Amino acid sequence: MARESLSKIERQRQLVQYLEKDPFLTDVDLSKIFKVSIQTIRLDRLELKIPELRERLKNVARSKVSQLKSMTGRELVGELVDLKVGASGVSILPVTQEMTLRKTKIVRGHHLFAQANSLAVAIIDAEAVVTGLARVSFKRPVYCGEKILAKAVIKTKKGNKYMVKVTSQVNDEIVFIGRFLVFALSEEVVPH
Amino acid sequence: MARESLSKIERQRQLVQYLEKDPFLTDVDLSKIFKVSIQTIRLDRLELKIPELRERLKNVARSKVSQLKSMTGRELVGELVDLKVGASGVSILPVTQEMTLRKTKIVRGHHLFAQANSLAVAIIDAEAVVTGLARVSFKRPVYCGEKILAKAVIKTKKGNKYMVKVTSQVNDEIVFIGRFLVFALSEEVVPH
DNA sequence: AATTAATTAGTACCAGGTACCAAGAATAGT
DNA sequence: ACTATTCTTGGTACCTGGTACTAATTAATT
Repeated sequence: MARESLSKIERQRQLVQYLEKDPFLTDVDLSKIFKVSIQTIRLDRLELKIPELRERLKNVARSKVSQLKSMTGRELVGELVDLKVGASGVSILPVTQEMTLRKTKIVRGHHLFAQANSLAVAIIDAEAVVTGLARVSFKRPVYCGEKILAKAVIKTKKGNKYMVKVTSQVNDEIVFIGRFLVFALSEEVVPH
Repeated sequence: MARESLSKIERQRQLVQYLEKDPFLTDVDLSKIFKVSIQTIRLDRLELKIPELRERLKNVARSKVSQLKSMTGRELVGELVDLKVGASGVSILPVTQEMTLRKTKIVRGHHLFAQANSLAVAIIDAEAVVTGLARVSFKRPVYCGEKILAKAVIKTKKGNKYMVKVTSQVNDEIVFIGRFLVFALSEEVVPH
């Protein structure tokens, strides 16, 4: 809380950080944090083009909903661009900052896995599908701003078991290869 | 938009539905939709215990933020409960509804993967770590409400390569086993 | 017709702002 | 040291989207 009088630029720099990690802060909160008047905070926001609390909350509410879709969405991680049910599928996942490690800017592996896994599951022509085994290989790091194109193909089918191979690339460069053994569940595998 | 004068209960029933699919509606919006006065809408919300717009937005924003944290959080997926850097680690991930497939209530595989992978990376004593290869096996479905306990152990180390084995269980029952080959990155693998 | 329920109108008040103006304090330029 | 400029603060009027309350009006019931 305590803070010796900062320069304007330093205060504004910190203000951005504060709001990034907590967009719920009001101008009053901020004025207390930085020990300046409300007007100063408002001038800062004006200069930095940071919208007011309510606008921020609207944005958070809206954007997080869409981000959620990309990660934990009910259906697919990424956007489906092609699908031949029972055969193959293609999805695209644009890399946002939230997916990367702060230090290295490298996409965390589980995002690639999630895109591939959900695509592998999506191309199976069955009501419910789960993954049993997977062997995945991360060929090169993927960075913020890149778009990951994942292609999935069913390689073999034995009963309710499918082998799906997923290849993900960025600009024709392979970044990820995964082989997923997935199972189509029989009707009644009901939760306990 | 147009709507013949509804009974109170019917209006309130529909009001709930409207707000469920669009929490961004103001009382004014609603009063226009139902062609009643603002006061009526407010009485309705009062009776139905529906909070005002701003509260609703706060709730949406907060819940989405926390959901995001569980999946795309900067650090670990799950909560770290034990860590011996360079040796082993344990994390717990409570399963929420968002992680499950709607139909089957089974946790989507990439959440287990994410927990395990991020834990495998976390126990390595290095600034930046990436996953190169992984072999994972999903032993049994995990359901909403369960808590996944993941244990990671470094099995071997060769130069900057580590083999990490992660075992995840729910109530002493193994649900997931993964072997991760991870790399500690040399200082300067800077993004382009 | 009288009673009750539902609706509407109106007022005072609040948080968290925008937009603007003017005055004072701090800093830099010369 | 004095001035010019930038920064900061104070104050006002106004806005949205409400709460909380009172009173009047309208509709439905018995």
